[in-house]
Amino acid sequence: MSLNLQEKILQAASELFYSQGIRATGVDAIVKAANTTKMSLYKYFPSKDDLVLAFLRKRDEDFRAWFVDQVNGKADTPKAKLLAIFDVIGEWMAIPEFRGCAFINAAAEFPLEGNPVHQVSAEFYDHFRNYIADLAGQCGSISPESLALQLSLLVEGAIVSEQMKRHSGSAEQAKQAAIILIEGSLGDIPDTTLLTDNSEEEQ
Amino acid sequence: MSLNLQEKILQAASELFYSQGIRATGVDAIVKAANTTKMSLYKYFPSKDDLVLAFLRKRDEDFRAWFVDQVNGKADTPKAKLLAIFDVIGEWMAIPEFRGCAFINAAAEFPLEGNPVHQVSAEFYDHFRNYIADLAGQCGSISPESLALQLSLLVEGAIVSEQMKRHSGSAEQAKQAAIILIEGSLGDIPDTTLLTDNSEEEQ
DNA sequence: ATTACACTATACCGACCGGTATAGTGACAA
DNA sequence: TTGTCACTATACCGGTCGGTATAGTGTAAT
Repeated sequence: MSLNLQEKILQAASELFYSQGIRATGVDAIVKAANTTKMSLYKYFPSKDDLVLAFLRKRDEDFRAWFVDQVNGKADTPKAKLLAIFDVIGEWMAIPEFRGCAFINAAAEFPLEGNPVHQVSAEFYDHFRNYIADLAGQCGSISPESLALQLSLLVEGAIVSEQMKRHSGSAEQAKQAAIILIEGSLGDIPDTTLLTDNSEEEQ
Repeated sequence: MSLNLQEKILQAASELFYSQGIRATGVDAIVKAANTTKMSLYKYFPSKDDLVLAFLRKRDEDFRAWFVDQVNGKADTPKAKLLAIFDVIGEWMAIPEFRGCAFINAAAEFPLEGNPVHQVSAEFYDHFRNYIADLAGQCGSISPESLALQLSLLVEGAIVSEQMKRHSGSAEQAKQAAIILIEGSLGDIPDTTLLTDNSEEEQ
């Protein structure tokens, strides 16, 4: 709660950027929401572009920390965590404030290739995939990187699908697909048997 | 080549909307690109919003027609067509004009839930999934709708992934995942190894 | 008391936004 | 000749955009 002014501005901007869109959010609106003035905003963020990048970089850290926390709260084994990813995504989608993925949205709002926004967004998903690949490696995937990329495609697909049409069950379908891909990548029998087959792995 | 004025305006707007983004494209820029005047534009499209929706609706028809054509040119059997989908997506992503999916981008640019843009975008993917479900049904999928939704998630995921980071092989990975999901959904043996309990294989 | 500094207050800038008003042009039909 | 109609030309509207200039306030250290 002890936010200094810079953090307060960034937080106000972040909420507006995510809920209304970046281009749709004017600097004046941010200033008003943060209860400060333009001069202070431009002291800490020399341009709106800087503020946008700061927003994305903080979102990168915050969202991933939150996400890993959620997954850890739902599952103990690496394999169960891989599946829990889709439960967390599903619950996230269900909250009314859900407006899709901030990074995908940002990349869509600034379509020109090579925009710094794309780079930060790509980095987020690199981190995200690394996290999945770690889990995949821990439970003995044949190709952790392949599995991680495939699962991340399902996640991203589910997010944008849900964004265009709410409550269409994309997270559940993504999970079903993930189950098959995971089992296949572990060299197990797919389908029907489901999880906890190989409780040989510890932790 | 025999474009009337209305079509010419819509085409100019479409190219700008897709390449630069919708919000980033001013009415004046469209007018200039179409070599006409504001008065004519506003005669055919009472507001920019109308023009945006016209753009998306036409894109819906055009893109799907083009896409089905491409797939048919690559494969003959329904099963081969399911896989060819990912080849077409992969080639589309490789062209320099690629800026992601117009519908996903539009939904991201107008984040408020219930925006007409979302509805048109959702309809596009409904059509897209129906097309996949048809193919899935034709080659004997256990659950064509499930498979279609799963494959569409892979496609959407690959598109947004490629948008944020070009040439990262997302289409190829999506195809690898699709192979497993398709084989699984047809009741076949998924990969190089492994048996399957329900030997209900047909076709 | 003086200085330094973080912050506020407010007015302003040129540029652009979506959209409109008014007038005019050229072709074609009655 | 007259009217209609698609289209052009241009000036204009209020509002908002990102960003800046100038002046002032409160506080805490020196």
